[in-house]
Amino acid sequence: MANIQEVAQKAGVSVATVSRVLNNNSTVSPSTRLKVENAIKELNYEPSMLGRNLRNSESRLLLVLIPSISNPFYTEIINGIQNTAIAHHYNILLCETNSNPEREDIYFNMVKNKLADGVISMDPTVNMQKLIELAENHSIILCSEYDESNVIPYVSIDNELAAYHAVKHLIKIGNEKIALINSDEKFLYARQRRSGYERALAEFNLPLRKEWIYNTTQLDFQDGVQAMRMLLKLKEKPSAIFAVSDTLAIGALKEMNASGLKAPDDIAVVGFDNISFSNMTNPTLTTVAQPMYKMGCTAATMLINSIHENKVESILLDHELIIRESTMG
Amino acid sequence: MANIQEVAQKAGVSVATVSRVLNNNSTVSPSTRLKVENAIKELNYEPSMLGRNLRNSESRLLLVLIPSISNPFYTEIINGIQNTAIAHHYNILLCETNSNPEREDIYFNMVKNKLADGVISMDPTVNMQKLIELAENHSIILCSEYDESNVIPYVSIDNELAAYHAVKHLIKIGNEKIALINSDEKFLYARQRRSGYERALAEFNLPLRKEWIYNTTQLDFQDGVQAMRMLLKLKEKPSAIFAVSDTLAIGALKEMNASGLKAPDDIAVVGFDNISFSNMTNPTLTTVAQPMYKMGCTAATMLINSIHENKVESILLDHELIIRESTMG
DNA sequence: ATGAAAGCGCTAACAC
DNA sequence: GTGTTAGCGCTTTCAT
Repeated sequence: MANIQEVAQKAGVSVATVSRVLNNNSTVSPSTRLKVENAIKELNYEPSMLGRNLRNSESRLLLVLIPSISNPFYTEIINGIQNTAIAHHYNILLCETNSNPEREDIYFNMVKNKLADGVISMDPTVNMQKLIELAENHSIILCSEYDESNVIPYVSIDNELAAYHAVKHLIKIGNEKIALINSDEKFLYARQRRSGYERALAEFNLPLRKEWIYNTTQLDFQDGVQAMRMLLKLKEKPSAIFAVSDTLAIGALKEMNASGLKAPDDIAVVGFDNISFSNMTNPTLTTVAQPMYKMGCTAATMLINSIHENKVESILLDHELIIRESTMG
Repeated sequence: MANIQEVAQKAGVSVATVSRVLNNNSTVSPSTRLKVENAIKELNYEPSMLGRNLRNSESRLLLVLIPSISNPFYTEIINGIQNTAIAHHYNILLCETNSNPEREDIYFNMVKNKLADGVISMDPTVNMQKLIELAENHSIILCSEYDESNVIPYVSIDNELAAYHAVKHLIKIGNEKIALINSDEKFLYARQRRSGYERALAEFNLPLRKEWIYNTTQLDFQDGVQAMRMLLKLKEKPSAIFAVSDTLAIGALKEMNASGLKAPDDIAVVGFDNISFSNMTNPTLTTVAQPMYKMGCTAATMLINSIHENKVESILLDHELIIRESTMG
């Protein structure tokens, strides 16, 4: 592989001029430009990002932290991040933590080591303490899950309101016994969604029963299956279920099916996230859609702004309730 | 951020010694090592990968090309690649081409620009011509989809045999009218799976009927819905379906459901890939499992070997037929 | 409009 | 066991 020296030599100019042509910023005479361009072609020259990055003291890589790539919730967000990044000549390093702190350390080091110019964290299990520390010297944006202290800028939705809307919908179609399949309430979004659930119940003077709230450890299908299994064992069964993720809701539907129960006749079900599979279940799943693509774009834009030393403000985007068969009599 | 110079100064040694401590390769006296380590801690020093990478003329980044991150088929493969990469101190750049040639060019340039040390391509739509050209000067491994010329090393499964097994299973449980929902046959795997389908039919003297072969353009759920819709319009309907991907099979199940048909009683269905959803459908889906995680690990190992200038040989891994409700009377 | 030269942070060959 | 130094490939300031 040829380097800039050889191109300069072949073109009969200095390396500075070649660099100018490459970055077409400064004024280079048309004839000189032509000579250089020809030399580049002849030598099949490609500028090395290694040299350029060292010189510019940047990697043009954005680190994206997700707990697990297999959670379809993240795919559209990542699309948004990726497209925005590329439009600004950045690329993304997709990093799965698997909620493993060691992995996290490796990734944090990549930022300290200048291998990444900034971080978008979507990992609810992230060590917020360490992240805030990192944020002192580096650009970081939180996406979806955030920290209430607002030390680190975030983009998210109003989880409390979204949950309130979902539960209100279940009430409006005639349900009074509404269960909540929530994830671990160490997560902010889980606490917020529970709070929205409680507000809706309170508003309609419906009972809030402990045994109708089930907390899962993970968000896998199997956790939804397990949750529903427990709920169906209760003496007084709920007539509707609000699950805080589609994966949980789909698992719940699966278990209902196994027990010969139909949604919505026996139990109505609402999920959260509008993953693509939620439209393929039987019945199709009513769910709360987050503007995932837009969320990704916004997070990336915020991060790039932050890297370029601009101030960025946290943003809450709008959600939307998508009504499908699982709540349509 | 401190650099290696400042550490050397603070520790009262040369930069070379600091470098030796960092890479703990050469012999450094314990006392000197201690001085350096203390200086590193005091200054909160982190070595810059930018300098190291330029010096070593490597990026320690592996480029992974996939058509779309939203296809769950790739998630486990990526896991395998990622884990293997990290174990060898590499990281991966996950690149979605969306089957967009422009995107592809950007990514190919990243390799030419030394921003990535090698490529694992899982994109069936990749421009093989360009890829082979790139392979002249760079390390490239094909994963899943490959090129028969064997110019570029690959890891895959025996698609013809896998399809043969799937169709033979349908025949064994009593089906004689077996349809194929295939993807575009410009893809090698599609041609190979069709060939396995035909071999099984031929072996049992079953008719090969053109109208029972439907080719989709994509692999989305919706394509499976569409395919099934067409097959159900036929005068002579098939009694079983082999779909070359789970996403297609799930779409087909969905359409059957909409038409009041049950699997396997009305029509038996076999998919391909064993994505996690395939166990959540109703009925659960019989499918051909590829060793996805292992495939990813193998691809990454091959690529890293290739980067280190070792010879690598193409590999075919074993598949497995997973029988579930959609073919169990 | 162009060139000479410094330097980004690191590693390794060579000298002692 | 440790230091000196060249150089990886590039950009940019300062001359001219």
